[in-house]
Order: sequence, then C-alpha cells, then structure tokens
Amino acid sequence: MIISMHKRIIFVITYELMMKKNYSQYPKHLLAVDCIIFGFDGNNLKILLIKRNFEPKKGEWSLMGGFIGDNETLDSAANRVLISLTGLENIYLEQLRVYSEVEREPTARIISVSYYALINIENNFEINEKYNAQWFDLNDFPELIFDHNLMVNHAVARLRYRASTQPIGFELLPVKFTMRELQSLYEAIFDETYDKRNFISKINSLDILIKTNEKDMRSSKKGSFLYRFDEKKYRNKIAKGYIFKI
Amino acid sequence: MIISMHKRIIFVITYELMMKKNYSQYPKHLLAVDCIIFGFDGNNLKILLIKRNFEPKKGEWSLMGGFIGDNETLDSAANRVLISLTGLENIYLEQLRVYSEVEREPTARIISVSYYALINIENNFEINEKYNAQWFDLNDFPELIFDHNLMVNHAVARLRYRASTQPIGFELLPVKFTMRELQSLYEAIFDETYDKRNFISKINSLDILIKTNEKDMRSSKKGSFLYRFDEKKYRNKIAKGYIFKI
DNA sequence: ACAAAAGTGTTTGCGTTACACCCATGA
DNA sequence: TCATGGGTGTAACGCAAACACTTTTGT
Repeated sequence: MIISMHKRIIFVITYELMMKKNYSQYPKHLLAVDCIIFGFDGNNLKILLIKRNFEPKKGEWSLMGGFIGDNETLDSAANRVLISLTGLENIYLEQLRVYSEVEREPTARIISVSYYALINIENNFEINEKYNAQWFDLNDFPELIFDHNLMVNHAVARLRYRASTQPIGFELLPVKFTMRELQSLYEAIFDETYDKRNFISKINSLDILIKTNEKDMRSSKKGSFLYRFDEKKYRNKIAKGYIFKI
Repeated sequence: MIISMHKRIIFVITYELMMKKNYSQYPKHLLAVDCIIFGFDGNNLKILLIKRNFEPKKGEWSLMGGFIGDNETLDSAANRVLISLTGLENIYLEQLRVYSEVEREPTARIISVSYYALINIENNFEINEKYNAQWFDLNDFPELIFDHNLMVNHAVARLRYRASTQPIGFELLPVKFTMRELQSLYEAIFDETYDKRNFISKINSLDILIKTNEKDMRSSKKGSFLYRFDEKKYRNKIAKGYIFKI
C-alpha cells in the first residue's frame, strides 16, 4: 500500500516534470509592473513619481515599479508596489498594456506591464520616504527614464476613455465633494472647460449623486453643498441596462 | 593597443554582468502571445480557432499562440504566430491585455498577452494545415481551453470600441466593397441593425470613401456600386484635427 | 455695501432617428 | 412582367451648447 502510494507520487512528479519539460526550450523573461499613480488636488491632475536611488539612471525620475513574483498575478504585484509606496489598499487600479521593446531597459531585458491607479490625494496617507516620491502636476513633470513617458501618455488616454464611460472620477475625490470640485476634476481630465449650468444639469440627469445637507464652507461665504456618489443606485441602474456616458 | 582593447571589452562584459546580477534575485517567467483572429464573411464575424494536437487539452479548441523569444517584441511574436498560421503579413494587430493568473495553465506558469487581428477573409490565403484551423461564427463557437474564452470576450469589446473611434472596419473587408457589405459589417460588429438610408448618410458625412465606377453584380441584377476607403484623405483629415466617430 | 462664489432656466441649433417609394435589371 | 436588391429625401425629435442674473454671507 505504502509502496503503491510512493509509486503514484513518483509517477505524478515525473509526469509533471515531463510536461513542464516541454517548455524548457522557451526563454524566460523578467517581468515587471510600473504604476502611473494619479491624484487630484482640486485644480489639477497630479502624478506621483519617485527619484531613483539606484542604478541605472540613479537620481532621475521614474514611475514606481517592481518585479512580479512566482506566485502572484500582475494585479497583485501592482497592488503590492502601490501599498509599499503609499500604504493604501483597495485603490482603483487598471492594467494598461505591456512594453516589450528588447532594448527598453539598458541593463537587462525587462518586459513591463503598466498599471494606472487613482487615489484620493486628500486621504492623509504616508508616502514611504525611502522612495523619494513627489507629486507633480501632470502638465509639468520631469522627463522620465526609459519608456515611462510613453506609459504616462497611454495612461492619460485610458483615463480619459474610462472617465467618459464609467464613474471613476469619484476615485480621485473625497467621499463628499462639491459640484465645483467635480466639474474641476472633469475639466482637468479632459483638458476642457465647461459651462457650470450645463455641467450640473448633465450630472443631475445621470441621477447617481446624493445631495447631502452639509456644506463645504472653505470655498466661499455662502458655502456649497456636498454630494456623494450613490454607488448602490449606480449598480442598480447598470444592472437594468443603464449606460453611463459623460 | 590590442591589450587595451581587450581590457576595455573585459571591463564592459564585467560591468554588464555586474549590472545584470542585480536582477538575478527575481524570478523569470514564460511569456506567450495568443491571437484572436477575426474575419468577416459578408454576414457574420468569424473567429479562427485551432484544434490542439498536443497536450495538454489535446483535441480541444484554442486560440493560436506561441512563446516570445529573447530577441523579439510581443508585437513581432504575435506577427510571427499569425504568419505561421495564415501566411499573411502586414495585417491589423493590436495588443489587448495580459493574463497572469498563476494557475491559468495547468502544466506550467505561463503569462500570456492577447492580441487581436483583423483579416480580410476573401484574400485567398492558405491556412497552414498543420494547425487544424477552422473558422467559426463568433455567435457560435466551441468552448475554448484555459482562459481563451475570456480573451475572446475582451477582444470583442475592444473591437467594438476601436471600430467606433477608428476606421478599422475596412481591415475586414475587401479593398472594394458595397455599402450593403459595409453596413452588414457594422451590424455584425455592434450586433445591431441600422436603417440603410441613415447608415449611408452617416457614412457619406464622414467623407472618407471613394465611389468607384465599378459595380458588384453578384448581389443583384441591378448591381451595386463599389467603394474604397480613402486612407490618404482620412490621414489628411486626422492631421487637421478631424475626429472619426461612428 | 460690496466682493466672491453658489445656484438656477430658457432658447437655439445640430445631429440622430423614423419613415416609403421608385429604379434598374435579369430571368 | 415581375421579383429582387439598389438607391434616394424629409420631417420630427431630443440632446448639447450658448447664455446672465439673483442669492447668500462674511468682511
């Protein structure tokens, strides 16, 4: 009985090895993730960059990245990278695309998958100091290493597409926000200006916000009402065939 | 002089090794591409699948795929895979996304990047027989291995998005086509039906087609005029800020 | 009283949709 | 002559864009 068990285990192991051997002729690759981290300060879109303290390109600005492990998905690697920089969990993260130019990094062949994240900049979180991270205005940030500028361009394009078809803007705002803030956010994302009457009636027609009784008194003497995104209502509408479009 | 040259070379090699050593702590991964190949037969969107003649999942239907080499990009790997199956070069190919679930393939950890291709099914090309490939109707094709069904779903979504913002539909049609064919194509892509008068006036308002003097006599006794996509005009318009939208 | 931001409706124009009949031709 | 698909125009509607004044309140 024991021997038979043994045989069985050995057979399984051998079979697995045999099957895996099929792939041994193919090269393996270093795989990394790089994160484009967006924030919004009330006026402009911001991007969180790190100053590299290691070679190559030490001292230059880059996206935050990391290598993918043997037992993690790209999504979890991107999350891990993000948590190590900001400590924030459960933040909006979307895969963008893969960059595989053979010479994209000078010291080794590294294939990189870009992710973009949306975080509420007003959450008082601690940015891990060891990375020398800094927020930059998306309209004025330094040249980045390798193909990271290209990644940022792709991320902005995707953010615009996503923001026009899904209510992801709220990821960048505090839970409660004013109409003015929401409008400024969309103006920043799409690099346009809108008429506030048209903007508000558009938003109201979507019928996915809750107007609270609270007012934000910081911005004016009169104060402006605070709104919340009604995610439950939104999900209900989606389930009934509603299509978000802004 | 020769010695000095030697020293320089040795130094360079050592430096490279030293730099690469930094990455030796990180795992390497098998990386593949999988291609969703779309065609259009005049009525329905089609997808080209292969019947696997190797384990695992021998005999089941799958997407055409292949591993990425040390000195090729993902784009060129996808192209190589496509050429080996169809012999076709210079076809429309767009990267979709990466699939990295740890257990997505049972015999080894393989991370896969999906691409979708648009080919003109009427080009008389030879499908490489060794792959047991077959065209299926996109509304009625067999269950695929691993996460390939998910890949197809993503590809259809991307195709729809792309077709609504760029004139890629023409990749699926012969160089000369009738208005009816064009309408059928868009109806197949978006799974809707359109009023032909509205469709034609919409297309004409885009002003990117050339009406030839030729008629397609196969479809009716009267015959219907053939059109060509005016790529030059389109590029000109784009350069002047024109935004394609359908 | 005044400065500064909040809040609120109506009109116009354009693009999308709905809709039906005649034409040309081969069989 | 008839059956089949090709080709064409107009009216109604709805959403998006343009546009300006009143309210509130702290200073």
